[in-house]
Amino acid sequence: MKKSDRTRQEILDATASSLATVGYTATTVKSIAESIGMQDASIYYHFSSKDELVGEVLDIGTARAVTAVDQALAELQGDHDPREALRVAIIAHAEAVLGGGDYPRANVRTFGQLPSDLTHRHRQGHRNYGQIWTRLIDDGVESGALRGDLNRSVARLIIIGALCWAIEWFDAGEEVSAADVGEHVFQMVVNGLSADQPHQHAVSV
Amino acid sequence: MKKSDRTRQEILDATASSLATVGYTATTVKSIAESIGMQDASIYYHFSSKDELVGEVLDIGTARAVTAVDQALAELQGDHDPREALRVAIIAHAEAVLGGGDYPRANVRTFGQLPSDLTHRHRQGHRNYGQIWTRLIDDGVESGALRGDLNRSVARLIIIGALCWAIEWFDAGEEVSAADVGEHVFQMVVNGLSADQPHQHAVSV
DNA sequence: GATTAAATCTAGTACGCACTAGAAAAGTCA
DNA sequence: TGACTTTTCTAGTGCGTACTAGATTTAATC
Repeated sequence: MKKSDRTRQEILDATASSLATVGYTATTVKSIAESIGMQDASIYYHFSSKDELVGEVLDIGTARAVTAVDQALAELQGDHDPREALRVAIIAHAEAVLGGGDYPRANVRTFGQLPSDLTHRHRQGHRNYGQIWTRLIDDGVESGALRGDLNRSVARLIIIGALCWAIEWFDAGEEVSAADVGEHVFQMVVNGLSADQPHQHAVSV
Repeated sequence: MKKSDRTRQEILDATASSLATVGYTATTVKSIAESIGMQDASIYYHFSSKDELVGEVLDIGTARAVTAVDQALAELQGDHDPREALRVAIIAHAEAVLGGGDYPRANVRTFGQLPSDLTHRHRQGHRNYGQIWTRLIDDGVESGALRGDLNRSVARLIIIGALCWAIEWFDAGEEVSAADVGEHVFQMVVNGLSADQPHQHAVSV
């Protein structure tokens, strides 16, 4: 009983790592098995198919991203500044996807290269995640902290997009941290790149 | 002589279309051939391999994107406001990648799912494209129009990222146009989402 | 219209992929 | 230890892929 659970977890971890680094297509059942010193056929004792295995990894990934953002927002407690909430959420997302584990990274990395079955399976998960951001933006607009002349849905997708695409260029080894990326996205998207605007506090990176 | 060029073009177009809609892996030589009523083997009379064909499509894609942005900037003529230049470039990119033809779309869509040979082959092209944006941002900061406390490289990648990721959710059929997306990215990234900031003109979408 | 060159097709090869069946090994507990 | 279960391995299947060789058709030229 125990042995099985441990191996299962090992397989999930190896799959997440592979998905996060080389993507869906290059992640083969054989390569997963090799990375943990197994034969590819043995994987099928624990998972009935590659896509079931990948699906489970992606489920874990979205769950972890949601948890990271929710937790960061919960820690705000009394602070009800919608801009600060947005800032905290953006940085939490950046840290989860860029600096965090392989699971959320696998999610973003494989976005757009999954077979349609898997895409459909995760549509609801993405929708739930999107709602967190919808609420944050709605709160901001309705409280007057954020401008209301932009399409909120488009705004939400642009923020998430800027964060998600960062996975393509972010290098954990460089001097810019995941939180730095989040801070930059916040500064740009909320305060704007224009010089001499209110709400701006100098950022040193 | 003429016939060959026409078929060659037809193959390129079909490949661009396929890459833009279903990505690299799902774009098979057979499916390309079928879509133009040929046998897969006939493709090899015109191109020596799938990756050479794909590479050529991607080359055309970057070239068109560069041209689109350059041309839009050239039309500015006397106007030397760096913010306006950034706005024009962002909208041109959005229209090229979202509303434009299959070639630039193929480029963005397949980003991150290409075999490493092709990735390396296009590194220089991407670098050249990035330099357009580097210059735009440098001009803005040095003229004082844009704030200088942010990492310019990160800022550049965030702008491009927000635009590129839009391909994942943008739907040409909806009421939001490609130019609208560009306008939104500009408004957010340059003016900021915060209410009551200077430089902001109401946008109706 | 015959000759030659260009373009496409038919029929295959080799390989990597996800996946399966059944034997072998490793672990569990009396 | 011995009987039983759980887990892994060996050895394979079938399929889709990129790609090739050579015959066949189509187009251009005289």
